[in-house]
Amino acid sequence: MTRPLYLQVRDALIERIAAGAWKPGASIPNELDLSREYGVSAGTMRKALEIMESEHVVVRKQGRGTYVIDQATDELRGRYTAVRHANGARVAGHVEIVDVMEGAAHEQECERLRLELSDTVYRIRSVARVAGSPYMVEQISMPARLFPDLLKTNGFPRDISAIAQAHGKLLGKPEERISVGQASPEVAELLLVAPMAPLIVLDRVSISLDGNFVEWRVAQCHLTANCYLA
Amino acid sequence: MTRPLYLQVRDALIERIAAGAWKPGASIPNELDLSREYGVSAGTMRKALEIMESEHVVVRKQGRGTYVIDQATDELRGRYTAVRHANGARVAGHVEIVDVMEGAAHEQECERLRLELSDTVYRIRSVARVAGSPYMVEQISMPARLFPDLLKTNGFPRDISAIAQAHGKLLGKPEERISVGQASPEVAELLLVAPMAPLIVLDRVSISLDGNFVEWRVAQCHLTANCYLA
DNA sequence: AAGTGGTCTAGACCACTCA
DNA sequence: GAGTGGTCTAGACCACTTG
Repeated sequence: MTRPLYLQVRDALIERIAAGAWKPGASIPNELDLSREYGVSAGTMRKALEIMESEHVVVRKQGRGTYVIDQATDELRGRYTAVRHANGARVAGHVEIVDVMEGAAHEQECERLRLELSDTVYRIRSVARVAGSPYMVEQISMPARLFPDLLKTNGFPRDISAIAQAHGKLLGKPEERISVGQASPEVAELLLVAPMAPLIVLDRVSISLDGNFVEWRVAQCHLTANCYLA
Repeated sequence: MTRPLYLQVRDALIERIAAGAWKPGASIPNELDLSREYGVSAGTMRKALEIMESEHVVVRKQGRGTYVIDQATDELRGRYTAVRHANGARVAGHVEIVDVMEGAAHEQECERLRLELSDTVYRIRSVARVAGSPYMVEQISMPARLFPDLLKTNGFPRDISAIAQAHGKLLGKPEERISVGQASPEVAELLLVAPMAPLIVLDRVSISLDGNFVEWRVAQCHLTANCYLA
C-alpha cells in the first residue's frame, strides 16, 4: 500500500519545482547530490528523474545536466493548441477575450472538473482570429480556488500554460475529445458563419501533475481546408 | 554508435514474437531465464521488457508472468479505430469492401509510405455502416512487398491489426492527423450525403515496430452529434 | 580533465498470484 | 510455498559536453 520510493521522490521534486525552487530553464542538482539529499540510491533518483522527463517537467542532457522545462514556452504549448497548418506549424492566431465571469459551478463543470455545486469557477470566453478573420471560439472554466486573484493579474489574456505556471501548477497530459457540432446563434455571430454551420468541437480537461483538475475547455473551430488537428 | 544492449535485446525479442515463436496471448519465459538465454543481466532484460510493454507488445503481471499481446484483439484495435460513442465505446460499424486494386504507387503514396515510384501498392476502398447507414469511407494503401498474397487470403475484409499480425508485423504508434474536407461526388454517393457536405478526414500512417511503413489510410467520416474521436 | 547523464551489472528483498 | 514481476541498492564503466 505504500507508494514506491521513486514516486515519493518524484512528488517531492515536482512540488519543489512548482513552488519555484528551481526556475524554468534552470538546471537542477545532479543525480548523486539529489540522491544523497533525499537519502535514496542513485538508481532510485534516476528512476524518479526519468519519470519526470516523460512528464515533460525536466529534460536531461547527457554531459550537461538536468533542466526544468518552461511549460509556457512555445514547443510545450503545442500540446495545448491542437490546430496546425498543413506544414505542422501551430496556427498563430490572435486571441481576444470576449468576457470573463465568476460564478457558481454548474452541473457539467462539476462533473468535468470534479467540483461541488458550492464551488466557484472562472469562465472565460474568447475568439481566435488569424489575419482578422475568426476561426475559433473558446469557452474555458477554471476552479477559482486554484487561481486566486486570477482576474487581477495583468498580462491577461494568457493561455493555460502560462496561467498554471504562474500559480504553481505543472500541467500533465490533458484528456481530449474531438467531435462535430453546429454553430449556435451566438457562436455563429462570433465566427461570422451561418447558424447551424458544422464546426469541429475540441473538448479538453487539463489535470496538473499533483492531481488537480485545472481547466475545462470547449473550443469550436471553423477550420479551413488547410488546417488540421494533431 | 553501438545500439544499447537493452535495445538489441528488445529487437531480438520483437523479431521472435513477430515470427510467431510465442503466440498472441501466450506467456513468455521469466526475466531470469531470458536474461540467461541472451547472456545479459536481469536488469538489462527487465529494461527491454519494460520498453516492450510501453510499445504494447507484451503485458507484465506481477505474480503471474509476461504475456504477448494480441494486437488483433478489441482493446488494441481501439488505437486504430478512433471513432467512439459518447460513452467511450468504439463504434462497431460493419465494414464493407468496395474494391481492391493493385498498382504502381503514385506520388503521394511514395511520400507517405517512403516508397519508390517503381513500387507496387494494394489499394482498398471500403464503407463502414452502422445500422445500415454509412458513416465513413476509407481509402487504404499498403506496400505490396510487405504483404505477399494479400489478395488471396480468405477472411477478407480484416483490419490492419489482423493483416499485420498475419504477416509478422507488429504495429507501433501511428501518426495521425485530423482535418476537415468536403465530400467529392463519389464519396457523397457512398455516404448518401450532398456533394460538398463537410466531412472529418482522418489521415493515418502506420509504422511497424521494426521500422516498416505499413499502411496509409484516409478515412472520411460523416459524424453524427453523438460520436467523437479520441 | 572534470563533471554530467547513460548503460550495465549483481544481488537482496517485497508484493502478488496460484496451486 | 513456489514462482513471478516490482522495488531498491551499490558500484563500475562509457559517452558526451564544457572549460
